[in-house]
Amino acid sequence: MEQIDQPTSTPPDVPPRKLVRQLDFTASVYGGGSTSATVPVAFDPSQSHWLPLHPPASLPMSLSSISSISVSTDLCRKPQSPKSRQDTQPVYNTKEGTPTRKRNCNCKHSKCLKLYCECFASGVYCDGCNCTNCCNNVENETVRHEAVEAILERNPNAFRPKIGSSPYALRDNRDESVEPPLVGRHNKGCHCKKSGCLKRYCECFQANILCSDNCKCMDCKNFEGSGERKALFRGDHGSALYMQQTTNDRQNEDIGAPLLLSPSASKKRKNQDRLFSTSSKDQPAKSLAPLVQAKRSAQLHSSTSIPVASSVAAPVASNKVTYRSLLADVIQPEHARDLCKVLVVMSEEVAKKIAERRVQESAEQEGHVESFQHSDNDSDTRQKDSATQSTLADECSNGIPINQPITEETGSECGEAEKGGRVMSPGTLALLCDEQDMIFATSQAIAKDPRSSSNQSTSEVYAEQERAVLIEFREYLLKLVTYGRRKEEKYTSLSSQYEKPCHMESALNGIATASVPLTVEIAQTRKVGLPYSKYPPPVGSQIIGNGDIKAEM
DNA sequence: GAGTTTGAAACT
DNA sequence: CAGTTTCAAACTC
Repeated sequence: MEQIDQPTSTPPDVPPRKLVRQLDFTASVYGGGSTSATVPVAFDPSQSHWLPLHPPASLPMSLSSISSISVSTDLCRKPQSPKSRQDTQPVYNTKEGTPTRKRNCNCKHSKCLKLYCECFASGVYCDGCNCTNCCNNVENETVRHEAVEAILERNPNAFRPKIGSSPYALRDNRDESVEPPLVGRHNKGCHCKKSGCLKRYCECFQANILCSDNCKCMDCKNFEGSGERKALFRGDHGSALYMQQTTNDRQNEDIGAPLLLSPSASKKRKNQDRLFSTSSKDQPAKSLAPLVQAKRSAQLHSSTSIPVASSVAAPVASNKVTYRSLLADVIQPEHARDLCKVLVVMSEEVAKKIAERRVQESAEQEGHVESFQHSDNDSDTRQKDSATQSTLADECSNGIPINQPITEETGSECGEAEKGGRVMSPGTLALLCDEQDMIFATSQAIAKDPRSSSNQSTSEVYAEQERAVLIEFREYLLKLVTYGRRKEEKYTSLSSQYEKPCHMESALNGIATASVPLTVEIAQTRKVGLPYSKYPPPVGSQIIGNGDIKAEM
């Protein structure tokens, strides 16, 4: 059989213009399917042997090298007999994710010199194949080179990996239980019509990746949340694919959006797919592509935490998979900062107002205050409590006794959240205990003020601050809801036949309404000169109410 | 293992 | 660029 010690027959007369042709066999055509390794290699003419390429990005190399390149490092570095090579090359799983031998082509008419041939396409010589009239070998290097040249002429990217590079996409597919699949993206996208992209006819499916918006497939079921796809891998619990899927399930459930469907919802989806499929038969595939994408987007757009979106940084395919939340572009880190500033300033103002009011009241009742302080035996104790509370508040970096009943005695702090009249959720506690801001310094200052040192006053200050902060935060959430709703409507208009993409409204509204009753008067904090304009467009609806606020957020 | 189906590649 | 043909893998029986 052909020995691939080196590309001995590389023609020296490579046209100069091709010298910078870049080629990258770092991933095989079928996701590493037909080769044993994905280590990128290049033939080094100076050393007359194959060298691994680091990083995997394409390196300029001559066409002659290209025509002889192989991704199979074992194969390239030293000659091997077909048998020995097969024995040492557990590669791509053909069906169940278990390692198998390299697939040998069975080409009959292409002479293994066209991309039909997997060996040729993935840059390896045929070795132990069942092909007939094979020219994909050292003996026919000249012919092979010409074929490569012709193909590159037609499509300079013909030999580039079809699956966008990523740490996982480039991996050796030998052990699927170790690294999660679903990472990567088909650079060209598939064009499947009948397979639902759930058979190995589909290159995306074969490469164990989800179809992306690059694809122009019809009736695609190879998307995250697809019931059919889930069913396909159900039962294969050892499959990393399955595990990844279930992980994504949980992630989606966490957001409260029904993106990954329950069995009933799956049926619904199925029907939609059928509907979609039906319509697709009536229309050219191309016209459906946006709808497919919208549908996919609708299914996927809240799965931003999934590495698919973030980790795919293909040097070849710079177009990343962008399964993003509808709010992905809306909420920026600076927005969170701005919101915090607004809340802090607002809270401060509330505290100041109350303090001023107290000063005024105190001035009016000076005599009463004095006699009150003398007559009240508990005043010292209460002041101690107040001081203690301040200290504790400092220690736990928050000082807001949100759980504290407004008119009851103090005594609750971070560590005693449940002792108060209301119990804060762990999330709220964490949130509060993680925050350090000046709201509380202000309120503590007020609390330490002799004229407002009574527990009741302190509680009132806190309560007022809490109320104002929650109202404002709720308002912000509602803005987000509205903004997301608009975006959602935009998507829905694109794919009017499909289910609402995000259900963000319910998700966020759930948060908002669970936290604060709908009837809350908007705090008068808009005047704060902070970059409020960065927030999403204002909510159309007015919120009026009694200001009853729960602590749980 | 033969026949069919499928979709990418090649061609027009 | 769209439609058609060729091709070989995937799949079915």
